[in-house]
Amino acid sequence: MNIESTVVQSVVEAVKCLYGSEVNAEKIQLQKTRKEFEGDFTLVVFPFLALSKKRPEETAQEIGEYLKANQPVIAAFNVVKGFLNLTISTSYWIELLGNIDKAEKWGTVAADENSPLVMIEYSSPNTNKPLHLGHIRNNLLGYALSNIIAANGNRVVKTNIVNDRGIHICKSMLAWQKWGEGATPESCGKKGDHLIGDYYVAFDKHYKAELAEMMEKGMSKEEAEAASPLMAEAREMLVKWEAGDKDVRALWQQMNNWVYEGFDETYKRLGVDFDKIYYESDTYLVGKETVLGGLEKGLFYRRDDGSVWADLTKEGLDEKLLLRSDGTSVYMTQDIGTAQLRFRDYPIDKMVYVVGNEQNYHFQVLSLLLDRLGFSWGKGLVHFSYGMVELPEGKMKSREGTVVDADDLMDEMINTARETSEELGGKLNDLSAEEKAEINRIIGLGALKYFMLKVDARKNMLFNPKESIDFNGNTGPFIQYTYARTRSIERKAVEAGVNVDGTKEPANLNDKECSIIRMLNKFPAIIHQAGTDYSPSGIANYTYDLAKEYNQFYHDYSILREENEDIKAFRILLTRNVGKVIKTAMNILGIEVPERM
RNA sequence: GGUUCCGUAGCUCAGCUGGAUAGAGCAACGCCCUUCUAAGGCGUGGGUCAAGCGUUCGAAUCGCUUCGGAAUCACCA
Repeated sequence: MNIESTVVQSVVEAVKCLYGSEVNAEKIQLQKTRKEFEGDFTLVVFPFLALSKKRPEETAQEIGEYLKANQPVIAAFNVVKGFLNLTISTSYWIELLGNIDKAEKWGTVAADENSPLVMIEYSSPNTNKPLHLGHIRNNLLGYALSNIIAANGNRVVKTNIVNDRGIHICKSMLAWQKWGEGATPESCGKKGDHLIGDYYVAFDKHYKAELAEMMEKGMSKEEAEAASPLMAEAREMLVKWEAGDKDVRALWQQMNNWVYEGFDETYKRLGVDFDKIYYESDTYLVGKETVLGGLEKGLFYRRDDGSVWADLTKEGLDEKLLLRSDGTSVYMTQDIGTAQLRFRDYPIDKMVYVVGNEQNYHFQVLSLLLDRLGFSWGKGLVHFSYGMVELPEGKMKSREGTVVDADDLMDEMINTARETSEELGGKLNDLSAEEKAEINRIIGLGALKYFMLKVDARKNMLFNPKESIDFNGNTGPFIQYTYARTRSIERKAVEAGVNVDGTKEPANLNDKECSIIRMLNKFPAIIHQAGTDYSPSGIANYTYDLAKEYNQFYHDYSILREENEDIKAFRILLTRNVGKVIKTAMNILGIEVPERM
């Protein structure tokens, strides 16, 4: 039982004993005492006034006295207005630190074979262009979220649905055929995804030129678009693809493979991975079958032109197209098909989709449709809806060349880490070039990842390419630095032969020591909260607070130079566990921490 | 127009199911390395929590209204 529940339990007893009433434990507000007051936890007594029929101060005083007399962990209390500040005994905190030190994975809950199975979908790229900053946010959130869900005692399957078919892919293919002159990633030394992206842009360029030419001859924009030979060719290619044309399929296969190789490199570098990858080219037909099955059961209806619809007016939404009049599938159909396949592959208890907030409506509809089709997890599916990454000029637009490329950005961050490290001078001079490069990689990516994850995922966020991402203050490197610092202390302690185990407890703890243990104590609750709120940013902000607190302690007090051996051993133990929690938290976020920096 | 989300310091953001004098970082200015990693620590200045009304002992937080901004409402994905 954790300390908060223990105290709350005692408060319930106190109220019962003093005022003869049962209070619901959930109604009891126990919060962290503000730093300007003495104490660890604060009980808000206003809710008990109706029971005590006394003034707030008196009520607080009475409860405080009862607790001090009957609950050994309460060492002292004081009353300020309607707030009862409670001080926990030093020995409790020291014992807790010992428990944290012994815990294999403090703060996390392990899963077993009976734990709920949660599938999480993230990334979900198109195969016609390389990954950009928006994908980075998606991938980092998805990966962090899957770790958070796992840390809360669930089994997790990470999945990716690749949008590998459709007119946009045909555009790239056509452009490559026309202007590519047989270029391959090898022949031009370019990552496959970037190569394909170039042809997607090329298509758009030629298409625009074609339109302009036709409009000059007096056509309206709409007429020109309808008459465009280039677009007609792309559509024709799509028809051939659907018909299984050998040549088109072979080209498609080859170009997609180039893209996948490029993606894999980016994913690996970002540090994200998947347990199972689905492809829309495999799922769209399943979706069609499933929809037709639903039609037979009367869940959907067919219009005169042959198109199939779901009527969602009873659920407060409108009618939604599921199959076009020509029988082909739409986006929604594909998602239904993917769901069907996933359910065949895994006994999913819960499904989480990490997809941008622009698709809120889509997932509202999908949830209803899956539920109607009989998927047990349909109704409770979670759309983890995150905000867009915006540039100072607004949204990123690939056609205007304002996209921030994922690979470029990672390069840049690592370069900045190296420059910063060189400026700071000499600390890593005894390391090999490879070791230095590894540290710079960890720091550069740490800066990027923390920058993306510390922000509330729901909100749109701003990224200014002109201002580089910070390495000081509330940043990944700050936390990594703090971790490296704890490791340095530990190394030195080992060298000096300090024995941490089996030392006597110090009689008193100073403010910083106390508040650090309090923060370590909070870690399991932080992980739990992050799990229920789907909130990586909660963990990021906690970790920052912990690092900041530790740095203050480090500045104010000596550790290895402390003369009292018991206090020294205790501070080393504290340091070790701060490092441990920082590492656990950062790893959950998908951020590595260096031993030195 | 309907629906959803957002609005907190010059800038980027925390403030969770209502609690004490609203917090960080950046930027600006001033301190602290003969002491365990200065990517650090300390200090100063900076706020009508978009506005109004309501609920409450108590509202940045909950409800309603208004004003700003974003997304979405396709036989696109």
